[in-house]
Amino acid sequence: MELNSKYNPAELEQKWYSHWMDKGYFHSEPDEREPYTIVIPPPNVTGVLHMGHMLNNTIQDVLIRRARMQGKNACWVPGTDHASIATENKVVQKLKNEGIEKSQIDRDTFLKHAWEWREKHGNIILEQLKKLGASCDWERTSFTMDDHMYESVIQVFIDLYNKGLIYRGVRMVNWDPQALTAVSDEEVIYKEVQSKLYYLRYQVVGSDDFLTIATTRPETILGDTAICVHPEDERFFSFHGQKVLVPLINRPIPVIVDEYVDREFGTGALKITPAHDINDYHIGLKHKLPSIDIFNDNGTLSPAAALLIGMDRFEARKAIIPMLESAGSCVKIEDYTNKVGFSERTDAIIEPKLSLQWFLKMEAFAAKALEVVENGSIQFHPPKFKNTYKHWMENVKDWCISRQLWWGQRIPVYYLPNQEMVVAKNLEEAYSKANELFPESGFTMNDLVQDEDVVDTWFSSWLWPMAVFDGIRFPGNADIKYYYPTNDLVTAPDIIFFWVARMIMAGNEYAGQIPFKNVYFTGIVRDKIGRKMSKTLGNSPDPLDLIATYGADGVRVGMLLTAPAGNDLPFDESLCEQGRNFSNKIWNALRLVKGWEIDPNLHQPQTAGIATQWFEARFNEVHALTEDHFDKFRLSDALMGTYKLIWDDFCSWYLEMIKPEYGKPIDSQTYETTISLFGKLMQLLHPFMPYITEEIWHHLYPETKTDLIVTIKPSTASFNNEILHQFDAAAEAINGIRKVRAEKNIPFRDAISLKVKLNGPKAFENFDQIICKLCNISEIQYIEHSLEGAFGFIARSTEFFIPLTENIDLEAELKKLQEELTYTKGFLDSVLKKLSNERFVAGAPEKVIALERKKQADAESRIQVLEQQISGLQKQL
RNA sequence: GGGAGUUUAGCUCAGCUGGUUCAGAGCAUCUGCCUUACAAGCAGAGGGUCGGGGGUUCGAAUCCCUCAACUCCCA
Repeated sequence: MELNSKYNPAELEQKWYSHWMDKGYFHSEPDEREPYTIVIPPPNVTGVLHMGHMLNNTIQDVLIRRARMQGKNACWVPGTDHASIATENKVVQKLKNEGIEKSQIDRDTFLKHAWEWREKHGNIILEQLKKLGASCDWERTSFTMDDHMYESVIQVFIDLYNKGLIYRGVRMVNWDPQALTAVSDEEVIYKEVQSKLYYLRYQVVGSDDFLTIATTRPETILGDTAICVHPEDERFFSFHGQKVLVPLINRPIPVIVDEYVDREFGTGALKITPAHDINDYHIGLKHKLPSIDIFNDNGTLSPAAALLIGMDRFEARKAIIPMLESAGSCVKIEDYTNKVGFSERTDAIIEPKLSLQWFLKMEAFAAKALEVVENGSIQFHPPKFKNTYKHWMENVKDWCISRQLWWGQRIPVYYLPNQEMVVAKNLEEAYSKANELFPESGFTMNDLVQDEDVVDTWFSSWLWPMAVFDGIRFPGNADIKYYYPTNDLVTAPDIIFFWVARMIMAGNEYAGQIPFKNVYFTGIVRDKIGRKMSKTLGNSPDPLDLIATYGADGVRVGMLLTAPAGNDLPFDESLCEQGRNFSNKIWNALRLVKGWEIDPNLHQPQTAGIATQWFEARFNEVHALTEDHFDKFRLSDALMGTYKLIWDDFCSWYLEMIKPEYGKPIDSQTYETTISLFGKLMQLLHPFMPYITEEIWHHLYPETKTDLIVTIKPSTASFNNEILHQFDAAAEAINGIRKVRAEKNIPFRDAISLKVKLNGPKAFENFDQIICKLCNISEIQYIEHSLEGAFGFIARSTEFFIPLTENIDLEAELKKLQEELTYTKGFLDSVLKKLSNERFVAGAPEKVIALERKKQADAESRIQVLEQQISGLQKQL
């Protein structure tokens, strides 16, 4: 069999993914095994795969593949969310390009276009996930606008409404007067603009005094309902409790006091226009002020303004100044720079506007959702996010669930001609309900008008872990009973409240249970200079290009290696390169092993016997550590442990120990053991690097019909600690010898001899032959007296000598030894100082004191050896 | 303005409830090697007053106070 010296991932990845799919390994049905469930954080249908998805889904795939290999029934449910705002934008944009304005078509026509768009683009991202190797149960793919989802959402809305938890209220929205719609906070872009600050004076009622305020929007005085000053501002004490007149229209409004006012800004007096400023709105609520909305939806002044009716808001600003000036109300005008919100879509200046919205009461939900996190039923990884969560939940605000859009689940509220409303899942039910409530009214179906708005996208995704198993419509069905609560959720910390908390709330309410046991918060993927990767900045590499260059395995390793939970990940392509290099390393280890000829008549050499004993112990040691890392969700540490086990321990040490001489065959016992160890390593590595491990598995076991992905990985086992210590001592000797070789430029092919003075028990027991093999030592001799005229080093208290014909720089050797002696003496001093401190001996635990005594003994014997060598060298000088 | 978090080697991070020769890992850097698995490699080496200051303690990267810088979330 010819194996290329470079690992080539592209074809193999395609081959294995198709194979796994054909075999149906990703699909799960309830059975008698323990379930292990993850639901994907549904990516936005408008999106394409970005680095954040790569990280997030790599982690989920690692978890799910590991669970599968632990013999659990692993189920990873994929899907997408309908992202009402983003998708509606896309569709509006697409229609515009085709010359169609949204305002010219009706709701149903628009939705038809939206569905078409979704059919065409909505699954791109899921297809991309397959390239990454994601082992999702594709037969269970869900979409938040699927019929069962839609019905679940409506059912939940109605239920919460009937429980009195949903109400209608007024809220300030970001109104785009050009698009005639509200836009979300995320769609408002704040820009600095050059504007003016107008100082206007208001006459005090029944007095010749004036109160002067500063504003950037003089036209809004027509909607003023108060003037506010700081309660401790002495300048305004005399105005407390007075009324002032709004200029031009002479409406009397009160002077109120509130600590909100910034005394340094403007004149220290603030005009309050509750209908047109979010802060004013809250002050208005607090002081029970009326709101006067002076604008029409298109940004022109409404009759409520009393003046300039029908004029555009910016024309009105120009027009009102001369009026104020001639009335003597304008004191001065200053240049001023401030931040103004613009609509991302139309670039129109956003007008804060009061509107009627639907809200969900959060207080009771939040209390329960906080409890399950506080009492540890749900664990956050890393736990620091508990603080953030707690803060949120203790300061929760009611959830505004309505959106002025068409793409989404339409609010199931029907308005009646008599100003009443009914809530029902469809028009027919609403109609019969209306007639039940108002039997004499004689309404027809046409009299009922459904609310125009849809619910927030989060109002469907908060049901996700239940709804993907249809647990809202059919509680207690076989799937929901088996898979719910799910095990682990992997998501980003910025949606801890929007999504994580709300799923916990919904779970409590509709399943009576938490939705998941662990939440793993990933970091945010950033570029090298710390910016968040985003499409607009164009600083994100295309993940598919990365996969093409480094292989999916390489990219997965790259993502994971430096991404501890909750930490930002400054992405660097060299990380993927490291992953690719690792693939190649493993590949070449396979080439080595598969290149050996096996001779069944050979006996196992002593070196190989020791090597396998050692590696088995080492394997179990690292395996236990790795499992511990997994339990703590420290995936990067688990990967690094496995990486070093393979690269350092297996390739650099073990294979070098057992490697037969070039061209010579290997004994079958060592070969079989090596294949088996290699296979176990592939099992441990599979969750991280699924493709190459599967490929290698089949090279190791060419006859097997079992695929690695569905094997049960080895369980942790106890291990021989003694041999690990022996290896450490041997490795110290080997490193020392290699160092001498490197320093003296002795090529490896030149054999050298080694003499050892033990000065105590031999720590590296049966490793003599291994030392010889790895350092090309012709023979090891044990000696009683230090050897003169040889290079040497001391490991622990054992002395090693390498006799060489080359002249030795005695001065240099002496200097080295003396430096070491000084260091060791200093160290001994610090230990003795501790031990002679009565309070230390009295206060420190037994174990710590014992350790200090051991340090003392070790240092003393080492000092003795050093002193002997030094005096020996001095004699030679 | 309110809240949370971070600061340890050139970079990215470990370091659990103070106590192993505790100052670590990976990458990067430097030196020497194309040694027939692998130059996507092998073998070595250097590098940090643990953000500053103060305190508690026999003992502090670890606990407390304070200052500074940065990041995120909310308003």
